[in-house]
Amino acid sequence: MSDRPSPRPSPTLEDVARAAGVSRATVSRVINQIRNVDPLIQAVVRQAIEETGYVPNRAARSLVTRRAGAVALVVSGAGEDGDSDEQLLTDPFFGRVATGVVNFLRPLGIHPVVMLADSTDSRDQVVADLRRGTADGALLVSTHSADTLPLDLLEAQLPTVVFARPPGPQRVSFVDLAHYDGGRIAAEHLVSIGRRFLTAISGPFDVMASQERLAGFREAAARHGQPYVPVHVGRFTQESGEWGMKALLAENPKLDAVFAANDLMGQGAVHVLREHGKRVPEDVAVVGFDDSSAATASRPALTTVRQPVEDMAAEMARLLLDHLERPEAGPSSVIFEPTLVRRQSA
Amino acid sequence: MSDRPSPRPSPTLEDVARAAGVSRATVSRVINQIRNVDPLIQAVVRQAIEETGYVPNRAARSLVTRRAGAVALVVSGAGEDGDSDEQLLTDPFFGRVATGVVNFLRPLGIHPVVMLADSTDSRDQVVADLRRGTADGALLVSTHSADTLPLDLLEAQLPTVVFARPPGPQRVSFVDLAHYDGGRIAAEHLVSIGRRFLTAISGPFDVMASQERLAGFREAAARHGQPYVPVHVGRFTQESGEWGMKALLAENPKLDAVFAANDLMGQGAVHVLREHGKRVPEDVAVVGFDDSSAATASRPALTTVRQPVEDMAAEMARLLLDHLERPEAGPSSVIFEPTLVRRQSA
DNA sequence: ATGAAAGCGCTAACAT
DNA sequence: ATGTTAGCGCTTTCAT
Repeated sequence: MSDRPSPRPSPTLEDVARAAGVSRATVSRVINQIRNVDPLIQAVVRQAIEETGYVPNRAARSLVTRRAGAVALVVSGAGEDGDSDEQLLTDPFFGRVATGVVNFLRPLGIHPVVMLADSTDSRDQVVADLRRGTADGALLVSTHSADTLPLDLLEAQLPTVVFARPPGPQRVSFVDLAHYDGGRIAAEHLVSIGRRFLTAISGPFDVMASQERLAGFREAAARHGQPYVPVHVGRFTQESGEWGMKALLAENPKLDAVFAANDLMGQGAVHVLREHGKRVPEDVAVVGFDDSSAATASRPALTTVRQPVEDMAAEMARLLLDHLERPEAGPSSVIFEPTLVRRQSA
Repeated sequence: MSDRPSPRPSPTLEDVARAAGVSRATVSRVINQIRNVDPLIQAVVRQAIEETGYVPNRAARSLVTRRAGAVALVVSGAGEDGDSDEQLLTDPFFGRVATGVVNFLRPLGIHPVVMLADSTDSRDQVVADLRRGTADGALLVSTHSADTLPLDLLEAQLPTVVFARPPGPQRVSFVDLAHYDGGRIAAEHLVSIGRRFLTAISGPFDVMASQERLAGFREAAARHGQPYVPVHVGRFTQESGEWGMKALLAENPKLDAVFAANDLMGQGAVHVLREHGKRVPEDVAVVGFDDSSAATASRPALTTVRQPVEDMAAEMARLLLDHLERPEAGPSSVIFEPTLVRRQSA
């Protein structure tokens, strides 16, 4: 007897067509901005859309266009060992990537679907999900060089752009930073402010970026008269930065400069230096890497090698969209240049 | 003459059915685990699925089931003023929410679609997107009390669960923290370690949580003999924490304790205190809020009121899924209790 | 327990 | 420039 409050079915193209006195096809045309639409009829149709409160049904459209109109943002963790990956999404790095991706994609009306791929299972899961049309392509954040996901996606014929150059000669699009240059810049800056005993806290060696940053740093140090650079390897965490700094200090009491392969470790290094009564930057200069929030949060604020992560992420999205439009085009890549951001620590 | 390398169409139910010698309906049944399936036929079908490499088409399924099989994770920013919201996704808070949501949803095979809603436009955009079936419901992170999105989604009949209690008497599901208790706990701890001159750096008052944390803090302070608590209002940033601390120090040189409404501001406060030659915690004890990465990154590490964000986020997802299964059930809510995490700063 | 068949709402030929 | 129509791949009555 009463109106049922149950969610009434939302209007379809058919409803709009009827209201406007035209055919479904015409309505579809005005919605999809296709040529050959009489301005008058167009107005009528828009009016009808307004009145009926019509919204296109995404599934129906996807079914026929074979496009999801979505992209996946896949964060790939180290992998096999049952690490709970609580860290991945909390890393300020991910936040910056997400920011860059979202800001680029939003004006286009497409949102990223976030997927985590840490274990073998979840990797398969991700591939299967993409194959069923959850997204048209993947933005893959994968730094670990042993990661098989880039290859998996390639095999599954899924358009993919990777953040960080994949190892090996894979035909995959990617964006990356000139890490080698970044290391060089850090060393040159330290030398330029008069430092003579350079040391470094590297990132793990299974991350290509770590190796390159260190290589660039060493090369520049050598060129400026310091052939041997004491190094400790950390794990990109603040705590490992502390360990590295302690070890470095114990073995090289006279060091006057340290290059940390990321800001988190740089922050840890600063803490240890201060605990040991060293003034930063007077006694020991510290240069970080990334220009993440950790750099400004630290006291003294970290001088660091900036990685334009947001821009890189946006470019990654752009490359993927390009690839979706012209699948025949081969993979492409863009390398960004790091810049030095001077603050207080060096 | 040669095989075309173009992406061959992926197999459909029809293909599997033919390979198995059964009807589409049967295949559909085994895939969807529906009763009445002869074990023998079941085996044959699974075999066929394996052989053909079949993966269900998500759009086709959604079209008929009227379910997207996805949920939106909507991050709502302050709003009108053209703030570029670079901050939202970079906030460690968002990372923790995402972690909680993703970890809960992943075993269920559903991924969150991330949407940013900062301006009026983007809010409408979000509502429109959800209406077209991009997601079945929304997990909304909205702390700003003037945010209209909770209401917008409610009006659009979209199942929603909000992180942080929405203002007013809205019939919306939500998860939240007992912020008042959190403030109380902070004050009681400071009193228990012998502090007599409590001060506070509050969060902005248009965030309900800020008001409650402060109210709880004040109430407990009053009960322990300190009826008046000097307060400065920050903006939840490290920098604003520094300003707040400077002001507090200038006006109350003898203060021996400060409660910061989040860890970022607490970290800023610590920096300022040390610059002013105050030892933390000996001269001034500092208690933060959240238990975010800022708390452990700070030196001394921050004693803080922990908010179990990951658990809260998971619960948010659970509530949403419940609601999707039983739409007739009314809104529900869960309030979490804060706990004190003792570190070095107090 | 299985099959046949009717759509879900939309786009894209093709026809006019 | 607009209308007609044939599906896209799947679930789901309804028969059997």
